Amino acid sequence: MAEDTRARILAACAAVIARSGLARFRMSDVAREAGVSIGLLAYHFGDRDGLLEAALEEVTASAMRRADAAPESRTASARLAALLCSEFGDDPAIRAGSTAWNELRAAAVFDRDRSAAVSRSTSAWQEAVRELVARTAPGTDAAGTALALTALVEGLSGRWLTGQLTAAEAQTTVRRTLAALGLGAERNGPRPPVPS
Amino acid sequence: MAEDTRARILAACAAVIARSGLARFRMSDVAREAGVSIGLLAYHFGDRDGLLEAALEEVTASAMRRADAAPESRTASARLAALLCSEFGDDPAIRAGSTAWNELRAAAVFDRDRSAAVSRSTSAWQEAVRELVARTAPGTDAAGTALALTALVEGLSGRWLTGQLTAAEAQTTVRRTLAALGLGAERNGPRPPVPS
DNA sequence: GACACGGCTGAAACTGTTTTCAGGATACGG
DNA sequence: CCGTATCCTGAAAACAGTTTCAGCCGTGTC
Repeated sequence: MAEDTRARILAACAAVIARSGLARFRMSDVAREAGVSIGLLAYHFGDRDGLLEAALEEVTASAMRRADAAPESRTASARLAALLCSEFGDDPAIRAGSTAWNELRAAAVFDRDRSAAVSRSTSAWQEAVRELVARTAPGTDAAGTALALTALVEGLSGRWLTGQLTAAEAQTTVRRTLAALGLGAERNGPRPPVPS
Repeated sequence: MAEDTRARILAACAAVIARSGLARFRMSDVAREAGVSIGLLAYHFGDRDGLLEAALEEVTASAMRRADAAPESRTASARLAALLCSEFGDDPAIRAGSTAWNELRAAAVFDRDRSAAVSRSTSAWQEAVRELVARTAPGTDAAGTALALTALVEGLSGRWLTGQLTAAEAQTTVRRTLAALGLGAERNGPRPPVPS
């Protein structure tokens, strides 16, 4: 089935982006990762730009799925902390997803279409955070807080991916900031990573 | 003077990185921007990797100079706000510096040497913030707060550079977060950008 | 004036990578 | 069984970009 092949190719793309970054993105690396020929990439996606565009759409969709996958059956403040902390974790899939998303955000600085896609995904994530903030602390500036919290997580993600912080340190910083803003969860300390 | 030429080439590199990103970095673009030949780039820096390495060192040094340039004659809390907000501004040179720094951070995910350089620069900036936090609110966790504040600024910088926020909105978010953490400056609202 | 040296140019040579395409394999319908 | 369509390969052709280097120019020294 060709759809299955396209999905495998896009997953291979995300893996190559997460491993080497966009600056060293090579069709040959994707073909090897997916176990197909270079010609097949061109057959399905037209050319290198077409492949990259489809791959970055997949990275965006994957980021939105991760944001939606936060656990349900908890207090709003616990869900808020879990949602924010789901960006970090020792699971290689979480790291790969965060790295690919980080690359997409960096590329979005130079490309209006990518910037639009990143903006939509970020707005959806921020809206989810805003709702949880509004439930946790009614009457506060939930939108402003949601902006600050999601930006904080992106900044911490950068520190984690470059090795300046561990995932646990990043999660602790999120929780301490939530506590300092009066949004603290019932218990503190690093949580096990949310599966991706 | 060859030193003058090297400096012009490195400034041209930073400009090309800020305009097009690392993924589209071309020797020919740098030569054009600096008004020299491609051969001269190789004469001074060896090869493309040598040029990039020198350029990214310059980007790092430039980021550290920006952090050192925050104004002196103010209260600690005002200087803290100014230091954090100096990352955003309508001045094209500020934007270029932030973009180049953003590219360096993204590249640092994949390169240990660059990661080490980014880490040193970030630690220096974070230490400057920590000192100001300790003076503004003695007895609080200044190191943790400095980490959160600098990460917030990096996250907001990404939003600003991709067009999701204006510089003024980013600065307002920083000031509101400072206020929410009990580190507020004497007056609120967007400030004029600190010259770079 | 001759020579050495540093700074510099620009295009040929070279390398890396993408695009193209002839052709094979498989499945399906008539 | 044949024709058609789809999926796929892999290497030649094409293209993009870097590296190399012969040679020019200006300056300083003897």
